[in-house]
Amino acid sequence: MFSKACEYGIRAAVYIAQQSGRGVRTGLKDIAEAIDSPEAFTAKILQQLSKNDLIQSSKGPTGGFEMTAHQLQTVMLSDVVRTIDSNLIYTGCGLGLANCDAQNPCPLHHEFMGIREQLKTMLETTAIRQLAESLESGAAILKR
Amino acid sequence: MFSKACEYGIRAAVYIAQQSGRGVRTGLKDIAEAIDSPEAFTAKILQQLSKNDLIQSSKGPTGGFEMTAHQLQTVMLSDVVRTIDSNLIYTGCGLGLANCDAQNPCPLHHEFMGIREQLKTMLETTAIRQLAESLESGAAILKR
DNA sequence: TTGGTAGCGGACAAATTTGTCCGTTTTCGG
DNA sequence: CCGAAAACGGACAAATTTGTCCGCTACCAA
Ligand code: FES
Ligand code: FES
Repeated sequence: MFSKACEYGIRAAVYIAQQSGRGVRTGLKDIAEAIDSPEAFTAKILQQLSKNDLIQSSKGPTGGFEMTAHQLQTVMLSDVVRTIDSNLIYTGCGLGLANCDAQNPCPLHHEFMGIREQLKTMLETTAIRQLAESLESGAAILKR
Repeated sequence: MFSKACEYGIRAAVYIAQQSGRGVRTGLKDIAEAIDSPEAFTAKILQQLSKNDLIQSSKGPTGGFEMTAHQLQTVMLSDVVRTIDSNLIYTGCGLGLANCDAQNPCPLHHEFMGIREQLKTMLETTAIRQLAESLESGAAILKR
């Protein structure tokens, strides 16, 4: 469904959101450990999220990653996915044709559209913060 | 969503089904041209479909690929997807955790399950033949 | 001021997926 | 029977994704 990079990105964002909710700034090492991801690779992904203003980063001792109150309020799952995987998931043709065109559809177009639309809606209406809350409450986990 | 190999596999299967519906056996070159895919790569994929009895192949002059009446009746989209991509699409965790476990879910588990279930149902209830019919009637295309 | 800490950024390496080549085998038509 | 046609199968090559390394830069605290 998503690329490995995107999966790490979502997990990392959720963890950062959880920690930020507690007022805690967290570092790369912590994050990689918490979400069970390769540290250096995760760093690259966090850079992307940071450059797109989905998270905040600071250097130096006591540095690390966090989400501002504003980011916690506004950053949606779709923002993370779009930043890392591009939004091709819901714009491209499911059968790999050059582009998806309802006027000239592939045989699966209609069947796909419904599901894709739902996926899109889900991503666009789910805030990272919501996911972080289910972590905080113990209802969900980020590694096993 | 699907791998390139799987996309080619579906497109090829649909084309073969359409031709078989007309009683025509079609060869690799025709297929690759009809679905706009790399010929040698498509050959590999057709071998997989053939070995799993989703399509029929025959060698020699006048050889090629076709689907039997029985295959036209029974082969579902899910069979093609499972053969090429494995059925991990609807068994794995959307966030990349080692496995999907409702008792110990990732934060996206509930949101995912609904969509994934629908995708699964769609794949399992759509026959390749149905897709071929929409091709035959001109309602859909396989390349652009 | 200075030393250490932590993210940044670019180059590199491994793994996987995608795609190609070519000799072999099977089969058909003449 | 013979030659050509077509799929088969294994080895190879290119591209993309995933993952690592390391020097650089910014920052904080003592
Ligand atoms: S044309 Fe293939 S999904 Fe729309
Ligand atoms: S645990 Fe992640 S999708 Fe079920």
